[in-house]
Amino acid sequence: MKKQVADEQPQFYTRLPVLRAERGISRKELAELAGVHYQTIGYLERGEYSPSLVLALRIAAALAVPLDAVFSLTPFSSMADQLYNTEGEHR
Amino acid sequence: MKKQVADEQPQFYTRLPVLRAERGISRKELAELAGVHYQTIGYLERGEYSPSLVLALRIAAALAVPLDAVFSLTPFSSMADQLYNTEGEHR
DNA sequence: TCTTCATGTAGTAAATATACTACATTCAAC
DNA sequence: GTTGAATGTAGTATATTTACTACATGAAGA
Repeated sequence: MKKQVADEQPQFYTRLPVLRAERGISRKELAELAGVHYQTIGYLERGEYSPSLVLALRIAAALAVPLDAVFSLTPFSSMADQLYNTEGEHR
Repeated sequence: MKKQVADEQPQFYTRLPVLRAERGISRKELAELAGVHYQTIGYLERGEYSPSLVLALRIAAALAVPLDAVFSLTPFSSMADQLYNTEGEHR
C-alpha cells in the first residue's frame, strides 16, 4: 500500500526539491549520500509518506544543513524571500 | 515486540531527559504537549526505538527548541560545557 | 501506612516506512 | 531515432513505530 499521506493534509513540509536543486544532485545521488533507496527520496518529495527521524537527519546531513531547514511542521517561506524580502516575518 | 533498538548501537542521541528536566515537566506532561501517548516518550528516552520525524518535530516544538537541539546522529556535549567551557569544539 | 506520581516492563494490534523490482514517461544529447 | 538519465507509478514484503492496557516499583507526602 502506498499513498496514505498524499492528497490528505500534509503531515510535514519539505524543502527537499529546492535544496536538491541548489546542490545540483539527483534523487539517486542524494539517496546514495543518505544511504537509502532512491525511490524513498521520491516518496518523501511527493509527500507520500513521512520519514523516520534518523532518515531525516541523514538527509539533512547529506545536504549539510540543519534538519529544520529541510523539514517542518509548518510551511516554509521561500529562501529567496527570506534573503531578499525584508518585510514581515519569516518562517 | 519491543527492544530492537536498545542494547544495540544507538541510532540516535537525545537530550530529551535533560530538556525535560530543565522545563520541569514529567513525561506525561510532555506527551500531552506533543499529543502522544506518555509511554512513547519513555520509549524514546530509553532508546527503545527511534521516533518518526513528525513526532520528533512535535516534541521539539513542545520544548520550544530546534529539532537539532533535541535529537542528533552524533553524541551531544553537555549544555553546561557548551555554555561555560570554552576550550575545544562543541557538537 | 496509604496514596499518588513518575517511571519501568510487558504484550498486542494497527499503521506506516523502507527496500526492492519492474515498467512508463519525458527530455536532452548524440 | 535511439540511448540514457531523471522521474513517476505500482505492488509486495518486512520491520518498526505508536497507541493502548495492565501491572510493578520507588519516592514523596499527608
